Amino acid sequence: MARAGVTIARLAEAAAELADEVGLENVTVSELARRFGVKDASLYSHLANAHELRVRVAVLALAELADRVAAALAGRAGKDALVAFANAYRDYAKEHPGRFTAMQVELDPETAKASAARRHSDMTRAILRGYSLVEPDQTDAVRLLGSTIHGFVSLEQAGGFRHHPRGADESWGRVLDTLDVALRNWPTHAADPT
Amino acid sequence: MARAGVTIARLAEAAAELADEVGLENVTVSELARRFGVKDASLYSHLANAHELRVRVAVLALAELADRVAAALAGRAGKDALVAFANAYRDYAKEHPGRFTAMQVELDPETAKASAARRHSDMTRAILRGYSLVEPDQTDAVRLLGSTIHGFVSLEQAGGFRHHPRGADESWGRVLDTLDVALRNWPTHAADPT
DNA sequence: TATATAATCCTAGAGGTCCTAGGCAGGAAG
DNA sequence: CTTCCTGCCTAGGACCTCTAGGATTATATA
Repeated sequence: MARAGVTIARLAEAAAELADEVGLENVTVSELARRFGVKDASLYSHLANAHELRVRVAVLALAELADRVAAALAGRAGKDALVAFANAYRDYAKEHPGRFTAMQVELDPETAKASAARRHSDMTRAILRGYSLVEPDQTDAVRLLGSTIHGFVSLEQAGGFRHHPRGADESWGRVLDTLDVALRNWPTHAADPT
Repeated sequence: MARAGVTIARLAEAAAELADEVGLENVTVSELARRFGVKDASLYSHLANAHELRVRVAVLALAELADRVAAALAGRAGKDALVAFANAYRDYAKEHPGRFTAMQVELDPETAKASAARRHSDMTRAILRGYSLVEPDQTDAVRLLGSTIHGFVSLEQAGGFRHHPRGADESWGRVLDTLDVALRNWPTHAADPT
């Protein structure tokens, strides 16, 4: 009997595709085994448990997205870079909804460190080079960007913007404009005009 | 045999508590039946399926949070209202992590309409009365606020801000300052300064 | 080449969850 | 008192997770 050639990498890839098709919560070890033409128990020599599957998808997605963002950012600066960054993020979520939801699973410290999470924050910081911000404002700005972009895409994917005439695309453009303005006029000292 | 007194409302409440204790993904019909001293099959006269449980928790959480936000907003305006609103949201997520994740499940249109989702967007709009914005800018601003606040809280809960010296509270304050400034200087026409 | 080692896959099975079908009993309405 | 409805039951099928131990295949070493 020829071997099926199951690898942890191919397993993660297949799990990611399955997640995009049927949603992350329906990604199951059994179904994956079925797709590899193998018994479910066989996969436990590659995996510790079903949860690891989700973690692998998360790590995979983080790395894929980091690559895309890096490509989108190449040769751009300022608002141009900001928009390219944000669109890379949003487009990825639209193409790969399962992978995107996987990215939100909590990673244990070691896995997080080994993941592309650091690349993400580094690239976000790189965008801020177009705006003059020093620590700790830079970190705060990184968090603002991450929060707003992630939040918008999350809410959009959850259907939060669907039942309203105003299109999500228009709002998205406006949100990015606003972020750009906010970064250029960063409140250096506490905002306290009457 | 005395009846257990299971109600859909008590069921939703218990599910919400369970979600906060063990995470939404571990909320199970069987465990809930156990807590009510009843067989799991008995609950299916109250529920259509396990998914309905999560939907019920989401609706419950939406309503609870709307009440809190309404209370927080009473008698406040401008930045004061903005901060109260945002803190109500963040505090709720900290107290009730399971309920908070439940709020992100996709609701079908009818359920969504019957939920407190509308109250949420109305209250967000109310905040904007302190800033002078007209449609469609108002909708865009509502979405900006929702996205940033939701995104920040999501990332914080997922542990995104944990392994960095800068405290999340400080960043949170700065993010709210920035939102306030952004709303006051809303880019009415496309931002295009060289 | 022969053999040891390790990796891949198997069967068997325990235990958990979801959900359907059909039955019984206790309270309410006639 | 009878009838009906409702809340709960038992029984059971289908699926999933994961463990234990055995068999087979590939690889490294003598």
